[in-house]
Formats: sequence, structure tokens, C-alpha cells
Amino acid sequence: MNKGVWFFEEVDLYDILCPYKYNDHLKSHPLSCYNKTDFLFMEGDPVREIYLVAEGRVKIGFYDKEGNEQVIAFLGRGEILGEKALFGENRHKEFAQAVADHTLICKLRVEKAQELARDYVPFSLTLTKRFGERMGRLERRLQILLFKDARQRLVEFVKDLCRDIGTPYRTGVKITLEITQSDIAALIGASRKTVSLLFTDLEEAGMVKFFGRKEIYVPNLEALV
DNA sequence: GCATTAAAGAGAG
DNA sequence: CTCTCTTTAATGC
Repeated sequence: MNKGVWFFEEVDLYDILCPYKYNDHLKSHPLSCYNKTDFLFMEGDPVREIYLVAEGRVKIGFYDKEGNEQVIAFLGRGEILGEKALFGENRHKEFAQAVADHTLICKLRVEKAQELARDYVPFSLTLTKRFGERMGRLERRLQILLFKDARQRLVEFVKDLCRDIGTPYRTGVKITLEITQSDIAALIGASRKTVSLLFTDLEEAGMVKFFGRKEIYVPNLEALV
């Protein structure tokens, strides 16, 4: 299993929470629904809850000195955010923003999460496992960023997109982009200009094809190098 | 960095 | 609610 590096894997930690969720949690804390561009929290907000993405997608980032937005990651279904709260962080260092409509978030108060981690073994095991996996992905991502050129980084990024959010289409895979080229540029450590040029190259080489601005079609994943 | 084009938003019918 | 005009944002060179 070699899952995405740039977009975090979509697994069902959700399942793990379900037994708990449906008992008493859901009644008192229904899922919150966010629309595109709604913020879950901002930089510097006090940390009160950890969040579980039940549906949709969330962007994590911060603003640099010049006020430019810097994207760190996109999180999909099953991913946790704000989990550093469990290690004592009390202010968010990043903002979290929904990038899809109907993004459903299950919120869990920090104390509750700690209680759950203590009393409910599967929950705590899953947390541990996921931190390990996340570490592994970060290592791989770091290696790609350090040792590959911009073109390879973009290619790896697109491949991961295919794995994570791709749907079969004709002979290959289709991806619906909910992010812009500057977001991609930030994620792979390239300039927006480079990303734009590289995409044009890849399209000319027939490795990818764009439908409008929102969809990429990859005819053959193997041939994408 | 600027020109083109697409998407989002506002306003009218 | 839907169509169209205006504004804003994304892309490509």
C-alpha cells in the first residue's frame, strides 16, 4: 500500500469513531457542515477540539510575512486535523478552510478525545498507526522535494492525485481538481509559472489531457513519467 | 508582469 | 428562479 503523499490518505478512522459517535456524541454534537471557503479555524485560535473530516475536503495553510497564503496540505475523508492538541498545543499554528461544499466535520473536544484514547483501545491504536503512516508519507514527500526536479515532483503529485481522488475514465484515470495551479505550486515547491509550463509540456507529450480547468485525464498512469 | 479567458457574483426581469 | 452583465480570479506566454 503506497498511498498519497500530498493529499492524505482517505481511510476510515471514521469507522472507528462510529460506535462512539452514534451513541452519545452525535446527539450533542451533530456533524458541522461547511461550504467552500468557510474557515474551520484561523491561525492563533485557541485549540478546543480535534476534527475529523467526514466528507469533503479541507485545506491547511498559513500566511507568510508578505501575507501570501501558503498551503501545507489538503485533507480528505477520514483524516484528522488539530490532533496536535493531544500533545498539548493550545493555539492553532495554521488555518483550516473547507474547499468543497458540504464538507462535513465531526468535532471532538480535546478532553473527550483523550478520554477516548485512554478507554477505547481501537481508537488509540488507530491514532498511533496513523501518526506512523503520516510520518512515512512526510519522509517520502521530503525525499521527493529534496532529490527530484520540478517536473518529477509534479509527476509524483499527479500520480498521487490519481491514487487518492482519481476515478476510472476510458482507458485511464480522471481527476477533478478542486485546487488551483498556485496551490499545486506551493505543495510541490515550485513557482506557479513552472507548474503552468510543465502542465503544458505534459499535455503536449500526451501524458495528460485537460477538460476545462477543473479536470485532468491521465490516459495511462504507467506512461506518466 | 500582463493579456486572455473562465468562473463567480450581482442585479434585473 | 434564471438569464445576463459585471467583477474577480486563474491561466498561459
